[in-house]
Amino acid sequence: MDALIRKLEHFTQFTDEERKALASLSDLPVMVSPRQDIIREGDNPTGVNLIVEGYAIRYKALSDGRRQILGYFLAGDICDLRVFVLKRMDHSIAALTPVAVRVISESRIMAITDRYPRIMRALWWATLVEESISREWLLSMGQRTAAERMAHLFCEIYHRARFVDLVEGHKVALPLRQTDLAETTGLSVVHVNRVLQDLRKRGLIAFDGQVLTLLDPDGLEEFALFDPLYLHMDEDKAMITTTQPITARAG
Amino acid sequence: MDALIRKLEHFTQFTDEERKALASLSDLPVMVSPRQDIIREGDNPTGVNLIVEGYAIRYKALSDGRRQILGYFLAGDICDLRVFVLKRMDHSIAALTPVAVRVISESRIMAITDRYPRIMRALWWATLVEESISREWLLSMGQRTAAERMAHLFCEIYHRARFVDLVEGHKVALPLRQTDLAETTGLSVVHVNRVLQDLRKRGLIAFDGQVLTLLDPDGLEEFALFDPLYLHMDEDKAMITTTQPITARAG
DNA sequence: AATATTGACTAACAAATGTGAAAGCCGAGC
DNA sequence: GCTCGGCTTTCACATTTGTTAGTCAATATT
Repeated sequence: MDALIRKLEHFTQFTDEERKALASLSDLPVMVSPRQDIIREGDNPTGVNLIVEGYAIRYKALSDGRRQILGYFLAGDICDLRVFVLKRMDHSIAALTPVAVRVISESRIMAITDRYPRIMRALWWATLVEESISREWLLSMGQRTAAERMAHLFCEIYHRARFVDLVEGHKVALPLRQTDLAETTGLSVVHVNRVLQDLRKRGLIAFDGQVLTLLDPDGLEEFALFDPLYLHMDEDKAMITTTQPITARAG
Repeated sequence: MDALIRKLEHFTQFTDEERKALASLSDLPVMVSPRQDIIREGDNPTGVNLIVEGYAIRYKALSDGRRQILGYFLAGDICDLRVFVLKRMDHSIAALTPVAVRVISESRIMAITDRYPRIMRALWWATLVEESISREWLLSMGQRTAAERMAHLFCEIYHRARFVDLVEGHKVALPLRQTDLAETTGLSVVHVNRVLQDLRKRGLIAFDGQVLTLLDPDGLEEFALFDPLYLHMDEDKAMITTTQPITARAG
């Protein structure tokens, strides 16, 4: 739960009461083993899942089996508030690594967001950031080269992990295989391997299948044409704490 | 406004009063010429735009100019309800063809959705469908071949146009250039040209830059691995009108 | 200890896609 | 009817990426 609060506080400041309400949102965490589905396409889930630990993915498959990863969930991410409107899941969610999730019922969410509008807004914000990320991915897939795309993915994971205190000394735990990276970037495994070697040769990263190290964060971001704006962090807070009137922002 | 109501009624049935409320949402339409931005990245818009006629696009660019189209707006589509939470646009919206838009202020939207929850839900639904579409695009970009991707795009536009009565005899007005298709599919113009010829040779489509004709809709959908489920049409209504109890849907 | 299994990495070749430039087409305006 | 400019189409070639198949090291299984 900590991670959720930490993440949302990049958007807004909570009162102690709100923090307590967030902390009481769900029951005990459930463990999910790697590669296991959490929600499957076609399901009609009755609650949302909060990732407490590990990496989960959103993915979608073609009828002939080709599979595309659509996004990553880290600790503190919530899957699918949207579930309350759409009837059927149009994609699946699965654990990538061992994952701990907490299930939160629809009624629980409703009760708390009704009572604390700020929490409601913060959850909305989180959902919209996720959308923004998927737009950036679309840009990546269409316009970035394979290496830029991979680099960009690493930048994103690194930044998002940092927001929930999962980074230490430019290192993030990232226990995944090259086939996962292939399904993420739309490349073949062989090419993923080539691209990784390229990034290593350039001195930008180290990655051994367990830990990702950004050897040269600035260089990597430049190479990836990474602009963190799309993560919408500290945006609202920045607005509130600014001492400039609106006119100062015109331009 | 008609188109909006027609679209939303694929999700739910409105009362006459609700229909009137929707019809009174906005002021007179404004014309935007082709290729002109409607909202630019970095802006903080104060209302939403309803497309009344023509095609608009959502797009995003890299700092070096490479540009990716992220989605299409047809008549009846609303750009960016999310604007109420996020401060800054992380992408742009532009007219692709001559476009008529109606601007709806935040307060107007709020007033009506507060009063008519069903309208609120319907607008939410439209937003979520848009999201679902961008997930499908991600799948397309990552896993479908160039030709499949193009075919899938045509299927999507065709279906969406049909929902707002823009299709006649397997034909849709689609006045766009091959460079537009290139920016949509992440291909070069030359390759777009090759792919179009391929689809024509297969007898699936005719396209002259003004009108798209599906010569063999079923064949095209099969070729594109198109599954309309992701458009979430008639989903809610289907649920309501079904005479079967929930248990009948299990398994 | 012997034997699978899994995942990373290589290699050689094939297919898909991009590039730059030229040629053709066609409607708008003269 | 001519001309210009914007698109489309073609061409020849370069580059990127995929495929198939193998090796190797580490790890799990028997």
